[in-house]
Amino acid sequence: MSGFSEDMPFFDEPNARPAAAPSGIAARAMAARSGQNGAPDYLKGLNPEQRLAVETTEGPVLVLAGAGTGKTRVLTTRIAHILATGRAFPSQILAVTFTNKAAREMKQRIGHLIGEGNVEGMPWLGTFHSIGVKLLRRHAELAGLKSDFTILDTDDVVRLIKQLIQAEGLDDKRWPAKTFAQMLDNWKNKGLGPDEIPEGDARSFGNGKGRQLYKAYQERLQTLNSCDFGDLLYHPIRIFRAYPDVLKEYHRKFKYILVDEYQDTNTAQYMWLRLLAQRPHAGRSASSDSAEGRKPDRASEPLRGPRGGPAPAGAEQPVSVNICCVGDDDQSIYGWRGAEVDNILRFDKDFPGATIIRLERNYRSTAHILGAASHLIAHNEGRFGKTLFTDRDDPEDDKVHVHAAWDSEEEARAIGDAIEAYQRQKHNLNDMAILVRASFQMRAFEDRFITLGLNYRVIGGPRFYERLEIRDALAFFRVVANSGDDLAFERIVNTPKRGLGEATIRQIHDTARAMRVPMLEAAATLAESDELKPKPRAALREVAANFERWQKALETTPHTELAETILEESGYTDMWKNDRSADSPGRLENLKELIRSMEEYESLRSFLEHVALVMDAEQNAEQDAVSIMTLHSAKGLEFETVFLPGWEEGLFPHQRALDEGGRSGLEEERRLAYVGLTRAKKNLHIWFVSNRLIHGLWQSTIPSRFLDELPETHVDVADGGNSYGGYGNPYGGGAFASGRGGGRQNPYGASRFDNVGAKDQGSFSNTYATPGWQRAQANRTEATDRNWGTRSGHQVERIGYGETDSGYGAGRTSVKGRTIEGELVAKSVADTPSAFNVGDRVFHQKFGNGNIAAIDGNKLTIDFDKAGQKRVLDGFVAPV
DNA sequence: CGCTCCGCTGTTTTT
DNA sequence: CAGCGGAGCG
Repeated sequence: MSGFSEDMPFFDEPNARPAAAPSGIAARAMAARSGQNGAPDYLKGLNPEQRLAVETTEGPVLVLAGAGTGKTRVLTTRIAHILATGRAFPSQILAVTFTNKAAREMKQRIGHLIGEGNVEGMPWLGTFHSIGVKLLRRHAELAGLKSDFTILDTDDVVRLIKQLIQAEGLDDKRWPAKTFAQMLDNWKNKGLGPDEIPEGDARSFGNGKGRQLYKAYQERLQTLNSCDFGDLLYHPIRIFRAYPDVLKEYHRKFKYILVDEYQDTNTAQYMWLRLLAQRPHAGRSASSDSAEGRKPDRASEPLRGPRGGPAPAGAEQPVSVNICCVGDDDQSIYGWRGAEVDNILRFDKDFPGATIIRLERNYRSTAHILGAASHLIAHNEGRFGKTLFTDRDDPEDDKVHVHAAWDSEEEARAIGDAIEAYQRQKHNLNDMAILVRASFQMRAFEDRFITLGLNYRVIGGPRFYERLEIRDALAFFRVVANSGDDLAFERIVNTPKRGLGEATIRQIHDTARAMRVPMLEAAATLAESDELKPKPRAALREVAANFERWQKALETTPHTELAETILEESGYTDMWKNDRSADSPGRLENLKELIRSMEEYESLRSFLEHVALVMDAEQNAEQDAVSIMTLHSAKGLEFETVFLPGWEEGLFPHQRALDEGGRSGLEEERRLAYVGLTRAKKNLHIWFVSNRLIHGLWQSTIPSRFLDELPETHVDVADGGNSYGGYGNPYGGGAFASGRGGGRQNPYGASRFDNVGAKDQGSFSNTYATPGWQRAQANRTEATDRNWGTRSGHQVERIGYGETDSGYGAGRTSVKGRTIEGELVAKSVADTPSAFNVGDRVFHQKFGNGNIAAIDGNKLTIDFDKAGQKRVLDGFVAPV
């Protein structure tokens, strides 16, 4: 496949030193050096720490780069510096990132520094995975593959595993393929082969057949000439270990290694890096080849080879460990998918004598924002500890605002208003973002913004290449490009429907296995035999003929044209044209877009490789729009104005993180909060609500503990307009929630924004000052810590946010019928779980009075006098 | 073989 | 409440 073709010849360059540097770069370097005091232009404007990070080219270097301290700049300048000073050729630099976006940005920025042309010669700048593919294509045969192997996506993997589970005679619903796929992924993330996985893991799946399944899976991949994402790292690691000569070639090759976002590396990536960064002969010691132990093992295993000393006798060319890792332990938010913060914390032990450089001067945010973020993150243990600072000292700068809202609808409304207020002050929507913890929160904002006619953009929604129609289309292309791609073939034999059901497919499958040929070929054979009934036979014959024709056309027809033909002739386009569902026009549009995007690639094959590795399609960032995205996808971005809604216990920190991750789970949530805070340059607004609709039920919530961890000096607690006063009063004049929010007049004047923080209509202007809130804080330590985090609730199916049976109520009427609006009332609900009967008259804080219409466990359906019928948990209503 | 209905399960996401 | 997957029926 391609990706290969554009490769440069491999060991082409001499192991030469600067003098032999290509003239282009040398010339550039000369020019660059022309500044006064001898410093090249590209070094200008760097602060001393940044400059040190750039110029310390030799030996291991860890750059601890706090948020907004110019991390990418350091990385790119460092590469430019290495190139410009002739320390290495572009092809001798290995630069790894996690995302394609980061790789793209790096390429671009290096290009700006040293000229576009020079970057093209950097074939080893890319994601871990793309570099992994490259290595694997070169040495495929050492992993039992051919160099044109296919990369399977998760969808394929799950289907394949399902087949294997069934083949083992296991019940595939008792042992879901998806679960096993995740286990596999975890193992591979740790660099564990079938024989190295923990016994317990192996036993826990499929009646103890975990290991067996793993083996079967790898074998199957091999016969399919395929590999999964994990293999892209895992195979190279194996190859490096088993073939020291191969590894040695790369040692010779890569003079400088750079790693971005080091805090996100998982164990496999760590091993991969270490193998490459270690000195030549140290690659395969007995210990590193055996079943890989846990962290302590590796951590204590010293790097081999004399540091700075003479090369060991016999070693040809000593390769120094010029590895530079850049990262921020405080921004490690991917622990749940295998990232090991430990990797970064352990750096100086892994690479003795490492230079550690801290970048703490922040160029992004105001002092208030920085102060808030630093104070919050200081609550974490086990960090390197950095203190971000800024010279910025503008009394005009706003403090960080904390707002309260009655419920998520009001939260969306208020944020919408705030955005419009900023807009009136000539702020661009592009400079504003709403960062949520969980994607279900986005909906409220979308709804609101649609009614307002406010442009918004959701980042990180369903990916282009993951859509059904795109995957189908790609499956056709894959079979054409590689007739051995059985998984793709299976996906589309019967698409559009041509009466080829499970039975026929099984038969094709069996024939293929028996004949040891791809399914397509087996299908062709079957179609000519009389083993099938006429109908499937005809269908199959057509399919086979189609593919044969398309495969021939592959050599002669331009690939975009061919792609179109395939979709037409297969009937796929017609299938959607005849589909009358609402989304079919969109799907057709997507198919067109797919074809359009193919134009940039030389061939069908190179396009397919791109798709396998780069699952994202460019977003059109043209028009002015507010961004809505998760905190996770916001990492690395910055905005003038940031809104952080949903700071409530259970949502943020997320209950599940707490349940499953314990203390470290909480710390990761806190880092996530830190990431959120540090995205803001000037304006930062945090929100929490008292009531949230979760899984269709209204639940009370209490403010996030993270709010307590913000320093008062940098925070301004505003009422969100009127959350706890004014119109929010459910008893007032019946102005309370009518559900859809319609009919309520906008409580904010045109200058609503001016009112933030101002005294309000005599209610709770400062939520923190509320006696109830303070009491809640006091209680929380016991109540929360004891009750949150366990799922032992008896009556309660789901402990959502807020209280259930855990004896903790927020913002609700007290049991005695006394109401303290907006107050958090500790209570004990442990008594009588559902002491209600149909027909009972009850009171609910949000909806007022009503009658119980139905009872389902602890869920009540209530006909409210004013709010209509709602479903609520019994804990939230009191008898009248 | 394909369609419909029921029931279950609800973070975060890259490659 | 909503989206998905499995079971079961025509």
